[in-house]
Amino acid sequence: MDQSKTDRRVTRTKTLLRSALMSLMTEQSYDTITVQDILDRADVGRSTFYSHYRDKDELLISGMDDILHSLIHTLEHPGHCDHQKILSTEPLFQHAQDQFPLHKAIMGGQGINLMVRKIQRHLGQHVEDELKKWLHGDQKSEVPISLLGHHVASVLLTLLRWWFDNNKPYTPAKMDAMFQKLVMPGIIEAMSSKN
Amino acid sequence: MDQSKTDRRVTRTKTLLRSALMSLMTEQSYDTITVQDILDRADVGRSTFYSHYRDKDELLISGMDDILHSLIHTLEHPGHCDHQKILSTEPLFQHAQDQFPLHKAIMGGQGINLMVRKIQRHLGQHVEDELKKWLHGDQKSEVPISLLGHHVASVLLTLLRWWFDNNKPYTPAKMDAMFQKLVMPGIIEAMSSKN
DNA sequence: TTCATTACTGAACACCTTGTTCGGAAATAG
DNA sequence: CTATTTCCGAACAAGGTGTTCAGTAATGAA
Repeated sequence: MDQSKTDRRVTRTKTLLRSALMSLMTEQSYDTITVQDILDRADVGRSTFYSHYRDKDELLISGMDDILHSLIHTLEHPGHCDHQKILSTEPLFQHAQDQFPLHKAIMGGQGINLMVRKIQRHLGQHVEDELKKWLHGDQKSEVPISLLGHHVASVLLTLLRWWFDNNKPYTPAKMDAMFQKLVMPGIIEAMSSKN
Repeated sequence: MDQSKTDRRVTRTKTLLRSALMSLMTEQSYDTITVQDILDRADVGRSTFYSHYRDKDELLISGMDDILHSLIHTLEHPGHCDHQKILSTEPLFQHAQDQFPLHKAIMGGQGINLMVRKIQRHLGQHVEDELKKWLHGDQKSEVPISLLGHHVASVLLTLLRWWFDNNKPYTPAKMDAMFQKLVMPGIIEAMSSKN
């Protein structure tokens, strides 16, 4: 059996809760949202909530994992592969544009620290892996690779945040161009200095 | 009269509260500190607290302004002026090392969003002003200057955070060198492209 | 010293949020 | 038809916030 009716009922309840949170997040800052707010909008009982999630953060994380995965997927499978780039960020900006309110809730303004850090970790790890491929054999970078990963991820998120907070004044393509201009020369400099 | 005894009494109370908060912050995350914790450590009455500050955040900000100012001062008056740099960050890393527990409480780990953003704004503005001096007359940068300010400030704070979270594996001088390597090539590239 | 003023105290309070418990209702399984 | 599972929602304890107010202590001014 694929899924029993009971299972589907649980799934539906969880979905209701997740959607309620997402919808609330596009209206107000995450910290100000109370469990009762979520319950009211989802029309779900209090004890039901706590039987599924330990607290608000766990609900957030469970809901965000979808977005995070599709985001990571976007990064790891860019349409065209340009070997001059560690990261093709255009799809990411595009993705962010398509789901503007939610992305802005996570990244812009106050943002959600929990999520930003999680995304930053994933992103940083991904970049780190990419960079290791660039290092041929015994070549050594002067700046530790793990720091480079952090750095690149941080720059990208800074650009994203700035983009949101200034109401997307440039196209995704243009933002990607800026990103490459800002980050690539530094990376090359940092990696090629000590060989 | 410089300051009446009454004034000094008020100042002393405020100082007690600020010190209590600072001391608590080196022990636990800011969010988990309650007003009562501060009151107990400062040995100050509840109503006294609320007659001076609206809430915990206001106390934090009032206390942090000192640190922020000394930080800004460190940046704006570096020992030796190197015109190849927008920012001499070595003194800043030094400053952070001297007051490790407090800086780590603000920047490392969970950090304090409120403070990080405030520092980032100041820093960004400062860099922006510096960069404007670099632009001769009608020269135009392809990447907006305000974004460059954000970017540089963000990179610096990322390095700081990484430094803290990894238990200061390098000297301040070495950290400054990395910062310059990572950020300067990108800045030059971004500013010289369209003239 | 005396008296008014100003600052501090701390208990009591109303209010809100969190997370738990539990008896009963509703849906599903077999 | 009856177990089983899920959901409901009221009630609860615990803990935090910010206010109020009568009383105490320190200061200022005569």
